[in-house]
Amino acid sequence: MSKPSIAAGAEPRRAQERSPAGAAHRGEGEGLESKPLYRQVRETLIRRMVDGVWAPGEPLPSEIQLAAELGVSQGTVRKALDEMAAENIVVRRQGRGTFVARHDEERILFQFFKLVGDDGERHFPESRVLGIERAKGTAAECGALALPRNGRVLRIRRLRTFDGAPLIIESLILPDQMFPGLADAPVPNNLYGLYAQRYGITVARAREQLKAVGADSDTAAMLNVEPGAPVLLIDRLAYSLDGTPVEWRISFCLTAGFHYLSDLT
Amino acid sequence: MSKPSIAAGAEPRRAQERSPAGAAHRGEGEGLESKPLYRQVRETLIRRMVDGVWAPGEPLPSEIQLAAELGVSQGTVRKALDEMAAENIVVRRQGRGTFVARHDEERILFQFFKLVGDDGERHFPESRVLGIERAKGTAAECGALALPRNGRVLRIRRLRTFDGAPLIIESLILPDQMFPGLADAPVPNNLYGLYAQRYGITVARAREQLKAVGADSDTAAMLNVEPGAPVLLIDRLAYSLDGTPVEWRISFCLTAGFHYLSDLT
DNA sequence: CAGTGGTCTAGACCACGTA
DNA sequence: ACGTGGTCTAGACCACTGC
Repeated sequence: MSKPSIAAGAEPRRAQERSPAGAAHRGEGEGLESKPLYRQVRETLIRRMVDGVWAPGEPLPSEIQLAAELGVSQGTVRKALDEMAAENIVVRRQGRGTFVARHDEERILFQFFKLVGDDGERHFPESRVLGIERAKGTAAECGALALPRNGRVLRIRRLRTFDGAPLIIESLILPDQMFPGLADAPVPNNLYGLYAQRYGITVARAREQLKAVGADSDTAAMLNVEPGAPVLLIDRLAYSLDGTPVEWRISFCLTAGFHYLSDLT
Repeated sequence: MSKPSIAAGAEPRRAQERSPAGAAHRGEGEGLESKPLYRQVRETLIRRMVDGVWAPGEPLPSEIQLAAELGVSQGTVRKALDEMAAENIVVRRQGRGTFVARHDEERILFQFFKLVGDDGERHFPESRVLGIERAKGTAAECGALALPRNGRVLRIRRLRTFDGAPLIIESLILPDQMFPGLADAPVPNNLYGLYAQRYGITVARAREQLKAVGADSDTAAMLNVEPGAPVLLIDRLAYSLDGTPVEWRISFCLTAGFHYLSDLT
């Protein structure tokens, strides 16, 4: 017998009778490759989400069903799902079930949009697309998005306003082949929802780097401030469920009446 | 019998024989006041840390011992400790034990100091205190620190440099009575370590609000830039283990060669 | 070797949501 | 009434640490 594992290739292991003593099947050699069972379960479930087996918003099978299918105990499935809930890739609701997290406006607002009104209110700004182009990526762009040299990218530039006042001017760079046809249809305000619904790509986490810079003349004109006025530069790289970089976003934000909220926990 | 609970007043409940069926002691009425057992355990342990029963860096009793002392199962203690480990209140090390988290430089660097070099290196700047004063707090100060009107505060102003170059100029406001004698001794670079060691106050989390602003003439002079130069304003409120606001800190940071790193997970 | 946390299982009952 | 996740218990074995 080998270390505990879910049968290779994401195939579930049949339950078949197990030795009565809980973990009696464990402990043999198997020199390498042995993550905890609950992590293997987690990765199996994530792989299925990436493969589109369950779409965002849909319920997963119940813990009992998953446990039976994967040949592990309910407790192990539970630990995997609890961890996934902590990562916001799944939502658990007592009495109802476990659901693939959706990129609805509320989630964006709390997980990915950190600009908050000074009164504490969370607002979602309106967006107006200024331009879209497809081109060969620069070295920096291809590097950030893990594309081969000269890989094609999609660039989107848009102005985001709140109550009609300019708030953010931002540039997005995407891997062109990952989002075929995106440039041909209207671009919605909630882009991560579009990535998920139309392309099956789920943004799971992002890394943001912030600087205070002076607005250049272009930026200043778009934001309706004087050149050199202080603006908050946010450089975001967003990653999908499987860790692939999906979007590079550079935003220049006005922070009069708004601030970037960061919880250190 | 009432709902599951640890005997009132943080006193442990003796183990005494329990009905064999695991949860058979649960289920009676008890109209209100019923958090899950593992949260009660968590709060009992936190209260003890606040009371100084275990100092930072010291080991807690083993899960088995805590379970016996509190009259709950090892699994319940484990769930409480796992949650506390996720909150960085406690550090668990296999084979060694569970320890109260310390505010050593490494923890500060990763949990509370988000300014990172553009090369990705995390640096801890040097500090030079410019002034300390005790005074009646302004309305804003007392409000932020949850002090009564006109409560006394301690103000510290310091310049933080990296490799000799000015990086941050910051003002700290503390409740005076919470830190007696702090103004009479040299102020170390790692303040949270001092709060913990000398005053038994553990900073557990903080909330930061960021803006890009133009440096006023004072700030500009201290940071060696021209007035109006863009600087990153960080407004931090730090809370202790029991949720009390402990420190209000306003920092003006240069972000040339450095950036504020925020992980959206 | 003994003691600690880490993983895994099995089974009970509770609380919630839906029908 | 039923099925879901949430809590709690009990007990097994594993992996690591330090004596």
